[in-house]
Amino acid sequence: KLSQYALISGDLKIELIIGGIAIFFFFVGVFIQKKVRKKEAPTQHIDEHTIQKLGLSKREYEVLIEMASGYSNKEIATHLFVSESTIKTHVSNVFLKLDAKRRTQAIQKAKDLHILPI
Amino acid sequence: KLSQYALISGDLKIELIIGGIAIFFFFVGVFIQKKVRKKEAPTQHIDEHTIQKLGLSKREYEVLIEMASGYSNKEIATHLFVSESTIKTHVSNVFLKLDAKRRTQAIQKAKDLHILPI
DNA sequence: GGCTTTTTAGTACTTTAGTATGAGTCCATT
DNA sequence: AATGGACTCATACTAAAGTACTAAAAAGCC
Repeated sequence: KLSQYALISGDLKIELIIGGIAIFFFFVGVFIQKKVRKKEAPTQHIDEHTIQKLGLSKREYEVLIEMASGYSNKEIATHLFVSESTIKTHVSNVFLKLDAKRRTQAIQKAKDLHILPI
Repeated sequence: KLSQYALISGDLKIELIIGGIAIFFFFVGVFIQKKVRKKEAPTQHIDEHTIQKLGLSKREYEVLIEMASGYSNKEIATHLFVSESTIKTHVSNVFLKLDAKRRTQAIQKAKDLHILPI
């Protein structure tokens, strides 16, 4: 249809048409890519699938979040209404499942796996 | 030139040429936008101003980065070729300047202040 | 009701982390 | 030359963190 339009308005240079189309589709490309990018990384979406693949239980994951927030075992214990012993058990299990030696390392790994909000 | 080429190969449909150009420039747009995005947001820009405002020295900041990477004091010491005592001193100073009680809390606060790469 | 997983909690340690303090060296500024 | 900041290191602690068990409720699932 566009090509026929170019023929009808005979004096209109075909180069201009092609140039216009080139520019138009260039911006279409830019626009689409912007949309795609936003969907790809909406700040951070938590990868529930990875959490399950690691075998992290609900409670263990809660403790992991608290850890990443900078709380001590004692503080986490009071937040979740359990003893510090329980938190230590959970923390150790999280370390096993994330293959971490320290809580800072566990946090770092969890962040890389996109299972932490932030 | 392209339009002349279309005329030379008379039987070649002009629609195909235009379609090809559209597709080509669409992908050019996508490509350019990808490049621009990478330059625009290099994952996170570090707020140098805040680092200075907190009074964090060069070495203290290095230690903070290592901490956030999940390393122990001993590991940081070997990375930076100093003793563990030195690292402990730096860590304590970082805590004072960030008003943190634990390293996990310091990391959390540093992240909120945008002084950590991530 | 049985079975499994999860959650809870404990004891008894070992290991890191963190505090407090003092002190020497180096380097730039005054 | 003197002052001050940054970096270094040490000793001597105290306080968390982390490990290695064991074990008993509680919750979910055929």
